[in-house]
Amino acid sequence: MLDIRFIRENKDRVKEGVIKKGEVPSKVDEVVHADERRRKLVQQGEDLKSRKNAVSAQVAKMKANKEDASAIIAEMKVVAEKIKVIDRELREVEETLRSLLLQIPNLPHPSVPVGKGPDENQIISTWGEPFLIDFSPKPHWELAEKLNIVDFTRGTKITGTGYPVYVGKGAQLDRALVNFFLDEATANGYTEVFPPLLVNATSATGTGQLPDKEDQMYVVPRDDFYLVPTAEVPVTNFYRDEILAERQLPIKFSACTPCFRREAGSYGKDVRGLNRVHQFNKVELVKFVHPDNSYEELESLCHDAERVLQKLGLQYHLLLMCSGDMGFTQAKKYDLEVWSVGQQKWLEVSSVSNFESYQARRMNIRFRPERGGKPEIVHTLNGSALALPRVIAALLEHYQTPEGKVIIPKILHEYTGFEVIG
RNA sequence: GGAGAGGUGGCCGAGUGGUUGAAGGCGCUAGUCUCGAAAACUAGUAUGCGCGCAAGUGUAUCGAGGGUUCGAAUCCCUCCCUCUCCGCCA
Repeated sequence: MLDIRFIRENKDRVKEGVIKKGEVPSKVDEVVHADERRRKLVQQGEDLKSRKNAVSAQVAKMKANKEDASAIIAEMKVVAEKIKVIDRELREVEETLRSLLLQIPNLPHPSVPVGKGPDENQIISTWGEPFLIDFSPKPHWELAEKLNIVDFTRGTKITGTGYPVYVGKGAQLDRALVNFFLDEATANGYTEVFPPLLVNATSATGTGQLPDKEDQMYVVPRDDFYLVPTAEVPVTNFYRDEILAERQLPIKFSACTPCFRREAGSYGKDVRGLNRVHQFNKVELVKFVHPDNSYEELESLCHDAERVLQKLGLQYHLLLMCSGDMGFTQAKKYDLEVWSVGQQKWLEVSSVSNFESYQARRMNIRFRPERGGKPEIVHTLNGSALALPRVIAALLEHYQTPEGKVIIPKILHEYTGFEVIG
């Protein structure tokens, strides 16, 4: 969420940003109004409390001197009642204010193109050699089925649609890629963590999944937990309610977890094969950084994600998301899309974002400036490096042979232990 | 899951209704001393919110939320968490 003082002092700028995000600006006025009411109540309540405290001290003194204090005690009874009423009202206003603040999106960074939808995203760069073999490449689901490395049918039997079973070299390939990605992250200075796969509501709210994307998460109602839709949630919450030392920054974490997504509302061609599944492995990179250089950290995070695609030799392009297509909590976001030669389309395999202080303020993650002074909110960033199923899809398609085999790229040999599938 | 104990500042730990935001110790920071360091001594050392240009000031916070009271770290209720023993278990 945004800083209430910032909103108070930059109402028009905030509204402008909200509009760019494609959200309704009227909430901003509601926030400002609720904030005014809150401050008035705080003032009233504290004036009364101040008096109460002074008189209570007086009562203590009088009792110590064995004087009669019943008169002022009676008077304070009324004051105490007033305080209770004001506090109750204040609590209501604060609740309203918080819920309104949660409904104000993060503002887009000035470098973000203004736009409404995917068509207005900018292609920043394209990398890689096109597929140059003289036969028509098959989509990954045909290859996978024929090679017997992903069993979609049995996955549906075991759980439901969108839960493929990786089998044999398919399972080994997934594991090899995970290890490769994690090793790359470690080499780039990230500390590997393995977090819980279920989180509580506070954590889910901290990163912005709640209340915004509740429908996308699997819920465990009996224990009031949520299955993680991405490692971002547990990993970013690692430092919730903590004050870090400035010299600790930047802190860089990597984590591989299964990601559970209900994908409510998805249908049709998009969900074919490994394009969109309910459970998948993903290596996520998370950074806690100094506000002064979060945009440099965003670029380097993006390069960290790109590098693994390059090492795999897969064709991809880098998109800068426009204001209307980047999501509620981000200030700036890049997507990496890999080319699926069997489907002749781009598949999103990574999304790299700077949240500035938006998540960190919700989570109350701060650092103590070396020079002294008040703790400041850190900036948080994250990016996938990478999401497995679509990488596997693109890889199978890109490295297929006319006979329907798949040649494993060299860099993975030490991880897979085999060089060809089929 | 059953029985019991307990949750106080960065850490340890005192405190069972009245100048207790909180003794004492450790740690940390600065100063004195020293060629330098250690030791010793001195001082400082939480966070949020409101008001204020600021200095500052008011208020809140002793796991969380309610309640009793003129007044709560201290009493009552609910919840959460930790520890010990038993049970179950990868």
